[in-house]
Amino acid sequence: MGKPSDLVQGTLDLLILKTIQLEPMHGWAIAKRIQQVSGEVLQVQQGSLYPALHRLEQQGWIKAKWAESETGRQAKFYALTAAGRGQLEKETSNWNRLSAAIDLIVTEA
Amino acid sequence: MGKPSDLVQGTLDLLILKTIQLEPMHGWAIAKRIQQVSGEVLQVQQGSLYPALHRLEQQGWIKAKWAESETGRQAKFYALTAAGRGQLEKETSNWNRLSAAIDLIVTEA
DNA sequence: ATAGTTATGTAGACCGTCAAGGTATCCCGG
DNA sequence: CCGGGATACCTTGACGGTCTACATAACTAT
Repeated sequence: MGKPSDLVQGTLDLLILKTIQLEPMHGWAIAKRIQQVSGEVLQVQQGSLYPALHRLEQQGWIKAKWAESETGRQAKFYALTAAGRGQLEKETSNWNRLSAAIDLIVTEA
Repeated sequence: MGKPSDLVQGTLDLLILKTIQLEPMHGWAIAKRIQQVSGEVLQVQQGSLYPALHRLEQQGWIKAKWAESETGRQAKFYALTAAGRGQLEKETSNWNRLSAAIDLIVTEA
């Protein structure tokens, strides 16, 4: 599938924050959801996912709570904090700014 | 200006290839042009630029030739090779694929 | 003289991603 | 009962691109 690169460097935080914006989710579900919504284009490796989650938690942007998953198992559910909502806004506008700038170059006469 | 990050990781090769698609350019001019066309959003540091140029040359996607710049000085002009044109196409479609996928996540209900 | 611009380059640090491995539980089929 | 696959968590080490900072040189203008 995604041979060249499964992710665009530096966008995983944004993708995670956005994904749990509506409702708290556990890591495994976050990865599945990103893949599904992106039409299987974005592949989130576990070696990228869990470090990112811990990073975000340490920054105070998300907060973890153990609970029962849909399948009846214990799982760590992550929820956006107030600071996380602010961060999501920042990263969203930054992404829009940069991707628009790149598109200016790429879609050129 | 670009406080959080001046570049999106992994897109510099694409930006360079695209920039010299029309006419060969020297490194300094490539950086200036990317910044200008992007509306000063994308900042290309020399510490990113020159390694990238050498990388691309080593891959056989661009070819260097010393010539006189607009200001009358010696400068290394880089031109796209045939392989480079192919690579440009690949990287362009890959960027479109990935950025579209990210936008699917970001611009969500 | 000296400061700024053009133009190239390198060294070292940083940091996010990836490949690969590990643990444990649960369910299903054979 | 046993094995494989899915769910769910995690870590380690390598890799690679970007950034900060530094270094050089020539030309220009004050």
